[in-house]
Amino acid sequence: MKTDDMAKQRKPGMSDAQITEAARHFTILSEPARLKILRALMAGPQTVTELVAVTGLKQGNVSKHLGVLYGARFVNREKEGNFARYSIADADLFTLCELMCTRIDRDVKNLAASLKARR
Amino acid sequence: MKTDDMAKQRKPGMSDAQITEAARHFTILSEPARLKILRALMAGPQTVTELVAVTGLKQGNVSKHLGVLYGARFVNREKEGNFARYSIADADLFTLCELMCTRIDRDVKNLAASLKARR
DNA sequence: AAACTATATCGCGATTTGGTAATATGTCAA
DNA sequence: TTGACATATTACCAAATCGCGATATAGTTT
Repeated sequence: MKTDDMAKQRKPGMSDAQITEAARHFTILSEPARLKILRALMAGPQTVTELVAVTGLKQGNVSKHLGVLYGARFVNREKEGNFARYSIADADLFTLCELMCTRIDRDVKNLAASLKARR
Repeated sequence: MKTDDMAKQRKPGMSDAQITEAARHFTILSEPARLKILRALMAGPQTVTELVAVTGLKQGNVSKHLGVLYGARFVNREKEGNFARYSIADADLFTLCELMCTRIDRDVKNLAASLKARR
């Protein structure tokens, strides 16, 4: 098959399987509680107890959320004696969150501007 | 206040309000059906009927999802007579999805590699 | 006006998931 | 071993939401 033929019938960038996986991962970032945990971890590695103190969430809750985050490799787990120290797994998380936040900020500004122009 | 003092007690990058909003927006990207619609739109603007044909979803369903996407300004709406033509609102969507997909691919490779090394 | 088409919305059943309390597992220290 | 502590797991309830069918709204055509 020639390259321009490929360009014409070029398949969508994501397969159905990739879409399913992407959706699953976005789901994990769709919980305020988990984002709060991630925000705390962005200041550096933390134990569960520390995260409970910082976030105000209950222990079982934090543990469950960390399990979810760990299952998707968003965080690393490091057992130290009696404790478990969690940390952000990769820098993509920062990028994802920053991108989403700047998007939101931009929309807010656009909305405010259009409201102002409408009078 | 000096800059290094600011570094020490530097506040988390996202406020609670920003976290809530970010979570809400991630939620919108957490549905396979919505991602399928977005994937279709990445090939160019489409009417609801066209999206129904491409995605295989029911009309009411597509309309509802488009409403959600439009509410978060992920897509634009353009009424043309009897039709409504939707389009991707900004390029950040591509970046977000690509970033997530490359993250997933990388994890899969890492997992495969560690499995291989473990025998 | 009536019929047709495209899109949006409503109500419902079913599934999923977060928070909580209680409990289990595992580790260290005396 | 026993007790104390950190973490993980379980069972349960409540809230959110997806898909579906039916219907409502709005624009176009005859």
